[in-house]
Amino acid sequence: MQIASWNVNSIKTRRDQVKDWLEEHAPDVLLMQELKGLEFPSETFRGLGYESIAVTQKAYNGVAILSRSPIKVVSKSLAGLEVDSHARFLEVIIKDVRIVNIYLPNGNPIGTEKFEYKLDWMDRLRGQMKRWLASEIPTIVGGDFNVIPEDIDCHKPASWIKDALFQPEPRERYRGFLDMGYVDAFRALHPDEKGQFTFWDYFRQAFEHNRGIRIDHFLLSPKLVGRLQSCEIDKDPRGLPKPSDHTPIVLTLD
DNA sequence: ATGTCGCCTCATAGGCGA
Repeated sequence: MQIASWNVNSIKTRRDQVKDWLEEHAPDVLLMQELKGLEFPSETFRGLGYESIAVTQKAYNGVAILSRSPIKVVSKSLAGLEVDSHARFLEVIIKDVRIVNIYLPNGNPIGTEKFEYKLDWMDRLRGQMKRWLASEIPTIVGGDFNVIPEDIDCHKPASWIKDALFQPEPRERYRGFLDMGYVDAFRALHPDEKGQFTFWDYFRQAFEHNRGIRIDHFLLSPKLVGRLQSCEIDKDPRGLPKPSDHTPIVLTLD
């Protein structure tokens, strides 16, 4: 079973790139983030053999899951808030695996309510992750975490020191997920590899110089770790004309 | 501070979010 995740930074703008990528790689499941609009081209993906579920809002955020196998929707919002107006969460079950697609808040700039919202969102996610561990169903939490877990996950720590993605509080919370028993699939298989990133800024030719960060992740519940075969970053789409600022990460399970 | 995208609107320029 192959599951990919890609922050597409507008599905309207990136639709053809996603279509081309699906035709070339044919994953069983694709998680997408930052759809950035109400419209979702489900017919395009149906034509490629994928059914889809999208959680959208105007202009911002938005997540979707494509799958070749039937999708059972469990929840379209993260528990813990009466009204969470952000489209950032989608929990489904596909082939007896719980698959959770997240677009975790960016949190910039630090010292604002946006940063507090990010920390609160992570605390709410932690609560859900704890509950999922107690269930029979194995769980994958994937997507854009907007967290640089360790120094090795960025080109130069000094240039991220004031960024919300690199602050101690979100990083501690991310480590908390691992302490709970979840496994960072990419890092588990590539423990010491430097320069492995999933995002590069549009400006200053960051991609050309490989000045990036690793913020798109797959976390596996303990039940799934034995099935982990590979987890790779596909840099190619980031090199295309008019790319997303993120590139896909691809997980393969037995 | 800046760079560059993509969205939106009291819209063809500027603000917001990333």
